[in-house]
Amino acid sequence: MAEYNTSNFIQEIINEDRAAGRYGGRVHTRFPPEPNGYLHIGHAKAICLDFGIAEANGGLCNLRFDDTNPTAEEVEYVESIKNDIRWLGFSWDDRLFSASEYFDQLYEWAVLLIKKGKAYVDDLNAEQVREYRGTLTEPGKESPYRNRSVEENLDLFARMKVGEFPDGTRTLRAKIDMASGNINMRDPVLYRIMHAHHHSTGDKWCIYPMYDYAHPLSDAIEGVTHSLCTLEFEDHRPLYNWLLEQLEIPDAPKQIEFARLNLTHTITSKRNLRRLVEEGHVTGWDDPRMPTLAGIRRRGYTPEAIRNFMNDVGVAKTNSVVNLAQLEYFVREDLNKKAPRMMAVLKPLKVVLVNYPEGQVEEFSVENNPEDPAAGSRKVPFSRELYIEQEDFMEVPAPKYFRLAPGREVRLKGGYFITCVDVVKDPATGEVVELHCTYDPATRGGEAPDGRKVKSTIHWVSAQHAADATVRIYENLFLTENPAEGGDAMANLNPNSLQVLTGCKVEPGLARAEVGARYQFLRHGYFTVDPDSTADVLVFNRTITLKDTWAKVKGK
RNA sequence: UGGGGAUUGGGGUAACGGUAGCCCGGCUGACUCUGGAUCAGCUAGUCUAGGUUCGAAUCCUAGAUCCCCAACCA
Repeated sequence: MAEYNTSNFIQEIINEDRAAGRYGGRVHTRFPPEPNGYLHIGHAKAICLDFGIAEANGGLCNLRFDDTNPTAEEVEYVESIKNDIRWLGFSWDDRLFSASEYFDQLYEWAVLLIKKGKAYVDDLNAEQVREYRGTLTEPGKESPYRNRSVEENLDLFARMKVGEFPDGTRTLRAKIDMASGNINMRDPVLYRIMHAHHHSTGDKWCIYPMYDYAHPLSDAIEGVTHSLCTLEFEDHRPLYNWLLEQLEIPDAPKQIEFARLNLTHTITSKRNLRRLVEEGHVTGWDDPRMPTLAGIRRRGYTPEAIRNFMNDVGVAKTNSVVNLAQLEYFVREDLNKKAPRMMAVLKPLKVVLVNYPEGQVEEFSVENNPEDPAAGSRKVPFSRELYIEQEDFMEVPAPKYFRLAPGREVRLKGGYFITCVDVVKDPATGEVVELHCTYDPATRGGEAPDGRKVKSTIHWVSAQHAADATVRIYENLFLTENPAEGGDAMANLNPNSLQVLTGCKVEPGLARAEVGARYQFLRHGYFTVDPDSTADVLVFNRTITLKDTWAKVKGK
């Protein structure tokens, strides 16, 4: 895997910090997901950045669950997140943390802020707080509770903690500036009352810190030096810094913002992804049509491909939308190197070699990957009755169609030259149901001693040896050029995003394929063994690309 | 009384006062025991207007356009 691409503005900041001797030369980052959903391709950018930049600088990266809102968070999500990060190939070693571990410390610091006159308990309700906050162009006004005494604030805050007040009746607010042009500085809420069960602290707390309060302080506790987040938090940086200043944190961490990843044809808002799951448009968060890491993993994407892609896309502060084709390029690049070639007939047409001895079986040696000699070769059984692809035969060949047709000779991959001598049709429907062909014993292995050439090579499987398979072809869930985020995203759902082919015939060697193994089925593309496979029938997921999708849209 | 960011070919990203480069895409060819593979080539760009300078994507001035912010979400 390529080294992390460090030609970006974040690395420059780190270089400056080191040159100035800040943080004692340390680089410490963190990936801070909220466990309220599955990780998607957009998160992969942050993960690659957080872990990658730490690694590239000899530093460390923590995994920290930002679990300050118990109503949204679940254990299922923390497990999936850990799993996905590991799958991408990153390790937090023993540095697995949660903001909830710091609740005691955070509370102590809040008390300290109150004592310093920098925070107060406000009795305004949510609606009133909003009214008092002002608007984008008008200043806010101060809460009537803003100038309570330190003693009263201390007393009220302690009683909030103990559970004396119902949800929503009071908050702890920072005392900053209700007239600030930056709305985040208009006395932001630090703590709210929530009588809710937390997946990790249980019922110990009924007040929970807000992100804006917990995040900078969690960074500080962990000794984070560079706290990377997305652009929409730029406005929060003054607050981030304000808190660290008030609490006189030495070597305060530094928040740095970058542009999140947007991909064409791809929904990356958790809200919409959740809708897809909850409304039953997909089978779950790991449905291969989903842009979740669990989904694309099942679809056959590799972690290396994703990391290479992230490296190539780079990181900047410009809002951008990357073409899905660019991701797919890296998937193909990686799979071409790694996926063994196998023969699989998706829509079988039986072929009988009329001059091949009945009952005879021989084996051909076929290379596993022409791009990787180290992948070796395998033995493929051959016999009198075979299956070929229906589309590899045309009774009346079109111009520039070089595959099998009556009277025409082609090569069976790795095997013999065969010539079609007869076409058997279903008398009722006229449909071609079987071909009779002759083979040339002299062409064993695929070369003719007399040097004659053949225009085309096709794949095949021996009928008596083939394994049965089902193939699922997944397309993108969205077909529009740039599906809009929000409600109308659902209007762009592609109802034909899953096609199921049964009765496929695959090489017998595939019967022992492991779940998750990836193959290239020659002309058909890339396939991954799905967990739904049984002993009798293999299930493959196809990694389909935009070219297939657009070809289909155009009716080709 | 608004505040914070951004702007380089079709898309993404480098160059930080000194030859505008790389990747994806698209187009042309070549080749192959199946290519959507591989190889070679081509394509096309500094938001605008002024200014500083021998020299500007880069510095200055003034505009334009786009994104984010008014949850007791993160």
